Amino acid sequence: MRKFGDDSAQLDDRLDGARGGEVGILERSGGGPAGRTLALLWRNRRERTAEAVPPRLGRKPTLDLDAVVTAAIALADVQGLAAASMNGVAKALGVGTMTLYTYVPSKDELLDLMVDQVLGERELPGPGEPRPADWRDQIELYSEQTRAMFRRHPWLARISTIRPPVGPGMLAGREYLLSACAVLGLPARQTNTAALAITTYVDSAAGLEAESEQVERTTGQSNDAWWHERNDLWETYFDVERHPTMTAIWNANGYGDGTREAADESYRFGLDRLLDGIEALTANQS
Amino acid sequence: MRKFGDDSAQLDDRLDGARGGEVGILERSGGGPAGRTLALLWRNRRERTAEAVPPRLGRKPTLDLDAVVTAAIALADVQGLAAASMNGVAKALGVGTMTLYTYVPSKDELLDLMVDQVLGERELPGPGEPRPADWRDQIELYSEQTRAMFRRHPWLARISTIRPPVGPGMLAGREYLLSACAVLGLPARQTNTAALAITTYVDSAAGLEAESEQVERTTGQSNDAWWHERNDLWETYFDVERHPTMTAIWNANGYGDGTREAADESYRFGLDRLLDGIEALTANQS
DNA sequence: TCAGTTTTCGTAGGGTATACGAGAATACGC
DNA sequence: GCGTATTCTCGTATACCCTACGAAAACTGA
Repeated sequence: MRKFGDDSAQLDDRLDGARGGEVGILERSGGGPAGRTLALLWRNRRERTAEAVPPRLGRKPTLDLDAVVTAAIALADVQGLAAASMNGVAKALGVGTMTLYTYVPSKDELLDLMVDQVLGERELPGPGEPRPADWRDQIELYSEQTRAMFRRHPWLARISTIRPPVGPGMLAGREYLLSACAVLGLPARQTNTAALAITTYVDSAAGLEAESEQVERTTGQSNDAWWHERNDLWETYFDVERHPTMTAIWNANGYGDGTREAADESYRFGLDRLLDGIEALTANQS
Repeated sequence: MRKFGDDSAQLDDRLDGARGGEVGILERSGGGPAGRTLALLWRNRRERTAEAVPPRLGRKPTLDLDAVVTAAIALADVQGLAAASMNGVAKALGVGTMTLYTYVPSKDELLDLMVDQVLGERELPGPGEPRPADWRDQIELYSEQTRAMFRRHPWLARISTIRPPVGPGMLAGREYLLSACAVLGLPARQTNTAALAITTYVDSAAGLEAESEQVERTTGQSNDAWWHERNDLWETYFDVERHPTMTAIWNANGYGDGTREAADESYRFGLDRLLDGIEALTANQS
C-alpha cells in the first residue's frame, strides 16, 4: 500500500469538476488526501455543499463510484476480502484493472468507502425518529443491527477500525449509539466511554461470530470437526496438571456444544453483563 | 495462502526424525496438517512425548525453528507485520528465502507459531503458584499482561483469533483466566462464558490501543493531527441536526483529550463495568 | 571413497497494487 | 464539419508477495 508516489492528478481533476460555486472542494480543503477521501465518502450528501456537476467535456464514464464500491462489497461478501482485488473488481465490472483508478484513488480508499457503505446499511433510527422506549432495547437494536451487518459482510472483521472512514455511515452509527447511552443521564464523558465500551465489545464479538460462520462455510469444516482434527492435543500434549481448571470445566460440560444457539448465548451474556455494569452506575447516582 | 498443493515432504521427514519410540508423531497422529502444526507448536514441551532426536545424517541445519520464529517476531515488532515476509525474515537471518521452508511448512504456520510464542510471554502464574487473592486483582493481572503483550507486539491485533494456534502459550493464558473466573463459584458454563466475554473485551480494547499507538509512531502523525486533517468534516459535511448527541457531547467536552491517560481511563472503564456485571451475578446467587 | 541423507537456495510462476503514457471518445468553438 | 481540448480507458512495466520444483552442497556411515 502506498509504496509509490501519491500523484493522482486524474482524480483531482474529477473532483474539481464536482465543484459548488467558485472554488472546488479540494481547493477549499487545501487539496490534501484527507479532503479528497472525505469528498468521496460524503458524495451522496451533497445537499449541504452543492450539487455534483458532472464535467461536460471529454469521454463519458462507463461506471460511477457507487458501482465500483457495490461490486467490491458483493465480491468480498461472496468470495472473501481477498477476492475484492483491483483486478477482481475490474473483471466483475467488465473493465480493465486500471480503469478503477479513475473512480478511486487507491485500494485503501476503496476499502474506506466499502466500510462506510456497509456501516450505513444498518437500519438505525435517526434523531426524532421512533425508537424503543427502554434503554436496553435501544442498545439491543444497535447490537442486532451490527451483528446482522457483520454476518452480511464478514470481511469487516478483518479491517482495522483505528482511524476509520469518517463518513455518513460511521457517523450515523455513532450518533445513534451515543444518543441511546445519553438516555442514562450520565456525565458527557461517561456517556462517551460507555458507548466506546459497547462498540468495543459488540464489534469484536459480532466480528468473531461472523468470521467463525464464514470460515465454517468456506472451508466446509465445522468448528467441531476442526477441534476433532486436533485430537492429538489432548492425547499427546495436553497436561492435566498444568490445566486443572480447563479440565474441570470440560468434565462439567462447561464448554457447551458448538451450536449457533450456544454462540448466541455467549454473545448475549457478555453484552448483558456489560450493560448491567453500566446501568449500575446510574443506580448509585440517584 | 495455500494456493498450491500441500505437499511438504521435506518437513514430514524432519518431524519423523523427532520421533518418540517406535512410531513417528505424524504417523501416530495420522499425519494430517493439524498434527504437524501441533508438533511444531509444542516442540518445547517434549517431556510428555519424548526427547527430540535430531537426525544424524545429512547436512547440518544452520538455523532452528526458534530462531526463525524469533526473527519474524522481532521484524514484525519493529517494522510491522508486512515486514515479516518470508523474504524479509530470511534476509534478517542471512539465508535464502526458500531455506525457511525447511523449518516452517508455510507462512500461515509461521504466523501461528509467532502468535503462540507471544501469548506465552505473558507472566501469568500457573496452578499452585502464588497469585493475587482478590478476584478482580487476578483479572487485572491478566488484563495488564495482555495489554503489555499487545503493546510489545501490535501486529497481534491484525491476526484473526478464530481457530487460533492451540499451543502452550494460548492454553496457559486460557487456563489462568478460567481459573481466575472460577473463583467466583459460578456454574461451569457461566464461568466459561464470563472468561470468553473478558477475552473478547480485553483482546479487542488492548489491540486497538496498541495499534493506535503504533500508527502514531509509524506515521509520525498524532491522532489529534489526524482529526485536524479532517477539519473539513465539521465545516463542510457534518450536519448538526442529524447528530445532536455528538454535538452535545462535543460541547460538553465529553470526548476528552487524546492523551494516553484518557485512553487508559476508557479501557479501564469498560473492563470495570464488565467485571461489575459479572460480579453482580454472584451477589444474586448467595 | 562413495552412497545415502539432509539442507540450501536459484529459478519460475501466479498473485498483489499501481505509475506511466498512448489512444479512444466526447463536447465546444469556429 | 473540423480541429482541439478534455476526459476516460487500459496495456505495459515495476516491485513486491508466497511457494513448487529441482539441482547442488554438506554431512555421515559403510
